Amino acid sequence: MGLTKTEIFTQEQNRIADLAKAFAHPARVAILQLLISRKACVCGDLVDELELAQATVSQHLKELKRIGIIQGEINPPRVCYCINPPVWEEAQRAFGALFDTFVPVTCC
Amino acid sequence: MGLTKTEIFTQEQNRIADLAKAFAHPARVAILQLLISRKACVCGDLVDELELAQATVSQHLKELKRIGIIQGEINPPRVCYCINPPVWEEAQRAFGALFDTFVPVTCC
DNA sequence: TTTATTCATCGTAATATTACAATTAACAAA
DNA sequence: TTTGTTAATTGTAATATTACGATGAATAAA
Repeated sequence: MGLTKTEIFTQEQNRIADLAKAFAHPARVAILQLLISRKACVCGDLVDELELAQATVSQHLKELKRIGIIQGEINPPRVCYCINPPVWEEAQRAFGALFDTFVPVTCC
Repeated sequence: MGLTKTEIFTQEQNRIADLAKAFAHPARVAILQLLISRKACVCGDLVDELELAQATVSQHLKELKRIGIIQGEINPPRVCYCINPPVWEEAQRAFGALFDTFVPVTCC
C-alpha cells in the first residue's frame, strides 16, 4: 500500500515519526548539518555542496519546511534557510525523552 | 527514482539516516515503546496491541532488526524481541550529539 | 524593456514502503 | 505421526519517496 494508517496511532507517535523523517534521509541530515555549521543561514549554495540537482535539494527543503524544523526567508532572488529553534528543540526533547525511557535489562 | 544516492554522503550521515528510520514510522515507534514498557521482551502480542496484520508487524520488526536496534530470540514457537542496548545507545549518542551542535542564533 | 539569477514547481521515471492474505517453516504437544 | 501454534516469508497492490530535466515566477541589473 505505502499508506500509513496514522489513525491507529497516538498523536505523539505520529509526531515522533514525522520528526524522525527530517533525519531519515542522508541528504536532509547533510542539509541540517550545513545549516548549523554555517551559522548564517545558507541559501542555495546547498546545491553546490551537495551533489544533487537543484530540484532535488528544493524538494528536501520543502519536506523539512513541512515538518517545521527549518524556515526559509525570501530575499529575492535568494532564499535564506535556517533551523527553526522551537521545532528543533521539540525534536530534541521528544527524542531525548524517548531515549531516556529505556533502561537496559537482561532480556531473552 | 526512489533510490537514495548513499555514495555521495558520509558514513555518519548514512548511519544517522538509517537510525532515524527506526523512528520514522508510527508503528515502529509504537513497537519500540512497547518493548520498553514491558520490560520483559514482548513477542507476538505486539500484533494484538497494534491494529495491524501479523505480516505487517513482522515486516516492521524485520526493518528494526536490520537497523540493529532490536534483537529477537527464537524460543519456539515464539520469538522474543527486545531493545538491543548498544545500538539504542548509539542512536542516543548520535542524535544527542547532533541536537547539541545547534546553538540558536538570530537568523534571516 | 530585456537579461540574468535564484529557487519553486511540474512532469516523469524508477525504486521504496506499507499493508495484507496466503503460505510456509519450525517446533511442541497430543 | 498428526495437530496446533507462532512467526517468517511470499506475492501482490497501492501509495510514497527520490531524483532530475524543464519550466515558471520573482526580482535585480543592465
